[in-house]
Amino acid sequence: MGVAERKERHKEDLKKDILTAAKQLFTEKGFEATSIRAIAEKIEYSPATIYLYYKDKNEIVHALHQDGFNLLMQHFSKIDFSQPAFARLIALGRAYMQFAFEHPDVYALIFSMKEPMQHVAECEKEWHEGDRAFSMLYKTVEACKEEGYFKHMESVGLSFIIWSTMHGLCTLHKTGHLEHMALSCAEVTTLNMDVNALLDHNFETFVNLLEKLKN
Amino acid sequence: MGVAERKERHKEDLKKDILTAAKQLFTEKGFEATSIRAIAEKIEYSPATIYLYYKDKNEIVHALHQDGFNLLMQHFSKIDFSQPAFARLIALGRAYMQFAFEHPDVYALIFSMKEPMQHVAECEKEWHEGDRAFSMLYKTVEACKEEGYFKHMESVGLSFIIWSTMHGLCTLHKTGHLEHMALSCAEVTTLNMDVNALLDHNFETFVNLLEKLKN
DNA sequence: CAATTTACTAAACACTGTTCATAAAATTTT
DNA sequence: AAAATTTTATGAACAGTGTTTAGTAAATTG
Repeated sequence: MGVAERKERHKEDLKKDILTAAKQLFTEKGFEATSIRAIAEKIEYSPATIYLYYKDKNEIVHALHQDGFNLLMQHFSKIDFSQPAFARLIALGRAYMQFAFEHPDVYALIFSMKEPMQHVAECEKEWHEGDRAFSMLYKTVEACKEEGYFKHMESVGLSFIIWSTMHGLCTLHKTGHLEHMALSCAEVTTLNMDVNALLDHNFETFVNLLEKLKN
Repeated sequence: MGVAERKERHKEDLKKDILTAAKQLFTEKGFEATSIRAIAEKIEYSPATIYLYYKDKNEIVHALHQDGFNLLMQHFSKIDFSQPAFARLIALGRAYMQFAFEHPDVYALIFSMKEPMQHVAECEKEWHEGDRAFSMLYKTVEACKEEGYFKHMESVGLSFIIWSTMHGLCTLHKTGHLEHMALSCAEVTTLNMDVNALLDHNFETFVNLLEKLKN
């Protein structure tokens, strides 16, 4: 039946429309400030209609969570993979930071919210997107070892530490903690840097630190 | 006038009562789930009364922000400062983690929320608590240098990197990202660890990394 | 004792996520 | 083609949120 198919397609379309509207509003106004009513208004349907396509707001968040990870992987795919492993690792870090600041709400959604992760845990179904992203980091770390880096260091733990450092740096920047320190903290103001310079400086310090772990 | 003083004291008392009620509810039910109405009910006043003592919810959050930092410093003060600098740095890291998991809501309040930091920035008045905490880390890093650690590394940048790593580790744990990886990610499950073991392992890996930066 | 200031609150406003009975459209059956 | 049925969409309501305002009760002052 072609008719049933067309209807099914139409339903799928509306599901996607809700998602794109939600995504747009999330990145415009932020996650907390986006209401179901606002999403409904954007797609010109009633708020109740949203609930015919998504169980609740968390399910919408979860759908965007998936999208967000695909976007992150897309950012990673721009990296030149013919580089040596260590240069690749640094490029990965830079791409991560770039992603965090180009898509702050998407970043917050996939890395700073607990709700979508709870959804993943409850769903019990695998979460390839997240695993693939970590796997990418892990394999790069392993490859670095063949270049003489990180000898006698456990790769999973080190991968987590690198991820944590990047995540910490990005989040402390976005909450304004870095900015405060750059402006007010006596120990930091001696460097005479603005927030972005401080962020770059910190990243460079991290690169410098990792470089010392060769041989 | 003794009367005016007593009244003033009574007013200050009520301000503190609001704060302790808010603190209790925040740690019980979490920040988002705590309403002005609930705080009002706990102190047996009307919701509108709260607004006679605090401009809005953010001002309450800011007051707790200050308290939270004092609590953190209190945790730090338990550290044995007669230890060598590097051991002190590790102890500082452990105390930080302990604080993050003993007081998850306070931690989120002071390190993961942007609202109280905006308040600090708008107030223009100095924020000694935060500066002192960072200063402590910075001075310990500097002291480590005299023990042969972190040679030719810029101390402010390194301090931020260490803070970022700890912050990243704590937040990724609390969002459930660590837990997911420990359960589902092929590269991680080979370690056969539960979440807490993985967290400890990651911290140990970090300590191991820092130890390699001697001489 | 009356006037005034201070302390407090009930009620309302404009929101939020979510549910449910009802209405409208589309499809299937008669 | 008309009637019955299923699918799709919604208005209105529920219980909650932060916040403002107008008005009341209590305490202080003249």
